[in-house]
Amino acid sequence: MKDFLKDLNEVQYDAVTQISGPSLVIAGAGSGKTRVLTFRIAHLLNQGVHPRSILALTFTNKAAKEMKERIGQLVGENRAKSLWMGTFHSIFARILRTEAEALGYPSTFTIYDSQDSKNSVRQIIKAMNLDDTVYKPNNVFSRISSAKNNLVTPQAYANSPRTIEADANSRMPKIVDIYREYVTRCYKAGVMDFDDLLLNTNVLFRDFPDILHKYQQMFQYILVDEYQDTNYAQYLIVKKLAQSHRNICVVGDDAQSIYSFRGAKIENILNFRNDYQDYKLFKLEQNYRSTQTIVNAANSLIGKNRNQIQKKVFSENEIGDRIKVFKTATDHEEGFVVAGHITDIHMSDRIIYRDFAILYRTNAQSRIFEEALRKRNIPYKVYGGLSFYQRKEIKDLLAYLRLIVNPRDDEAFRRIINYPARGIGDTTVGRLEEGAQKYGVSFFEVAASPDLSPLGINKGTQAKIQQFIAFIRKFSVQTASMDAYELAYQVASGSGILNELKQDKTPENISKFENIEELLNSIREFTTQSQNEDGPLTLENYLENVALLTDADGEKPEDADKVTIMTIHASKGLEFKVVFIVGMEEDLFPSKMVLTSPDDVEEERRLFYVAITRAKEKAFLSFVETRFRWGNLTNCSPSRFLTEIDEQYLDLPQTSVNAFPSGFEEDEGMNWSRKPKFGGTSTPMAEAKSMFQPKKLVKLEKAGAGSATPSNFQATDPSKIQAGMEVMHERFGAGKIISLEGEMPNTKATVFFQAAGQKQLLLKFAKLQVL
DNA sequence: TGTGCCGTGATTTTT
DNA sequence: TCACGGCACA
Repeated sequence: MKDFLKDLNEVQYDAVTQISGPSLVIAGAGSGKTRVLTFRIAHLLNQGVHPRSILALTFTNKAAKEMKERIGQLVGENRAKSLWMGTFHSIFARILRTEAEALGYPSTFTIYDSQDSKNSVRQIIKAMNLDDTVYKPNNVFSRISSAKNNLVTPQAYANSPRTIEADANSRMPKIVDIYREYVTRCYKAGVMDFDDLLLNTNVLFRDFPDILHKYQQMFQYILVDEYQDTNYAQYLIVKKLAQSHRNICVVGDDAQSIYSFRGAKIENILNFRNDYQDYKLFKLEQNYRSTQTIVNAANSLIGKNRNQIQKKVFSENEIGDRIKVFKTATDHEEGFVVAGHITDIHMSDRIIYRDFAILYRTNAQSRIFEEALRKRNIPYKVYGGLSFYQRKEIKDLLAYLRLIVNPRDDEAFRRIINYPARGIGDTTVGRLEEGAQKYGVSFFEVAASPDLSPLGINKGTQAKIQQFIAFIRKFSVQTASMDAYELAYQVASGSGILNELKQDKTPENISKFENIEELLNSIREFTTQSQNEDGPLTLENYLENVALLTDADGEKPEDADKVTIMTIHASKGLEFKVVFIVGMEEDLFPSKMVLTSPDDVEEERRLFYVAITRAKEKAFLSFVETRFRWGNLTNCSPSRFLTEIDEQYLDLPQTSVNAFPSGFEEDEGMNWSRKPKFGGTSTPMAEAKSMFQPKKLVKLEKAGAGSATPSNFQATDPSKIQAGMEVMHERFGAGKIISLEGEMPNTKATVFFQAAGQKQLLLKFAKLQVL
């Protein structure tokens, strides 16, 4: 039972086994943070702690899922299943649902995502006759959100001279009124937004001491991941819950705090000691992920921040290559050069595509890299942008389901009352809204009243409304008895959504149709595969789950080997062998919007720190001289961050790296690569060759998938491979081992392939089958 | 009630 | 450049 602990280093071991009392684990990048958390939980279970007494909070569904799986492997799935492990939002949504009555919410409350919230705010601004060029819905909502995250109620907001003054200064004195109205409307609609899940948990624990007491007793051990990202509302919940047992373990890295713009308070981790003076401190300082050069470079950068917990992150891995810095004339060339490097390294170092990442500060930068990679036939996957659950067709169907579960959900109602079009237009919706305001009830309740003539709605329209109401009601009474998938399917077809999409088969509609199918499948999967204690999962369970899910987690098989393109924010927690950090320019990174206070610059610096520490083996930094921003060509200067990394870890561009012929377009644009090179010679010929080779090989590779590789291909254990053997390679086909050098697992083989010529391959990657 | 054009505005976004 | 909301028209 103890032996899984033996793989830990000393500090990790202590952090895992010292289970009582408050603990702060400072986990440097790549230092085995998840390992400590999962092992600690497994250890608790092995000590006889009941899984239901353990509360483990994460920020993402993905993190929770991964941890659950890993704990399942250590102690068995059944025990792992009963852990209270999940995101802050999902755990407290669950608790709020149980305790909803105390707060005056229906236990079937639905959840507004940020889009719903913003729409609601927009409606309020309109209804209050405020100028929405002054009161921008986005802006107003973010102020409301930040108030909620700091547990500032509308009442407290009105009483705070500071917020009132700030709003007056930005010529939005009415924000407090919008806030109040928004809260009222949400309450009437029986919905909570994301922030409410935390705010209302706090209200619950504040106003109902016996309920708080119940959960305090229940959660004997509390663990929090990414503690540096907690906001005030989260901080206080954790603090209250931990009060009676005081077995709280928080894990995080102040150097990776990058979400202050969403209300995260780095102070929570910096001040942990103030709340728990008898705390134990564990510093995980050995980085197992990256080369020494990368770790040291990152250290030299983050050393420029004043506000941090002292630590000495180190690596005992190889020293590794220096971080290559390069400059290009334009943003297009940046894409071109990065794509070229990827092909090069992919070929020369035999690094598969999924081990590459391109990271940038803003999503707007993604397009150029997509184009460049596409031109070179490099497979890629862009993360970010619209997630599956934010697509219109998905939100539309989900809105039906939401309305069925909670007919008071006004944003759901507004969304689908006339979709698919059934002749209930804006005018009518406006009248319904007036009615709802006048009588203080939801849209649905107004719409369901027997006679709508007083609102100025004619008989014909009334009939249409009644039909819609009847349609929703028919399903409302069946939610408990009817299979969720069956219900959702009948809604999709009965509402006319499926027909609408089938009618004209534009590629767009076809894709939408497929998305609807996928959603239906996910409902089926959810309700059949998972069960909770009280029996099969219902539509309500599914909706809650889906509301708190952002990305379509779960990697699809076709994404198995693709270059990753994403923002730095999205890359937190991930690692790649080769990382390109692009757009290293002043005003872009650090972002111009942010250069108002020194704190903000520190956060940008932490962001850069996160980016660099994603890299295991090689990191590249690139900047451009001119870039299109909002349709204008702008001149750019290199980011200050480039000079903040100790130069000894950098491979700076020597002479004029800017050897780009301006008219280049395709690969024939020569000479682009007086760039730093890896593992190859640097004669002009070799360079030219390395440029052409990739193209050829990409084609080969494509052919190889079908022809060179027999369907029964199975890689032989590398240790069994000897010189002289006839082998088969997935891409290069049949060949013969000429010689081997180096020790396992880093044995390098020289192989002669009939089709592709002589190659040097690392056995651990090459996947050779002995014939 | 549905369509198309114009003006505006634009970081990052685990939930 | 691009996406989205508002408004004018059919």
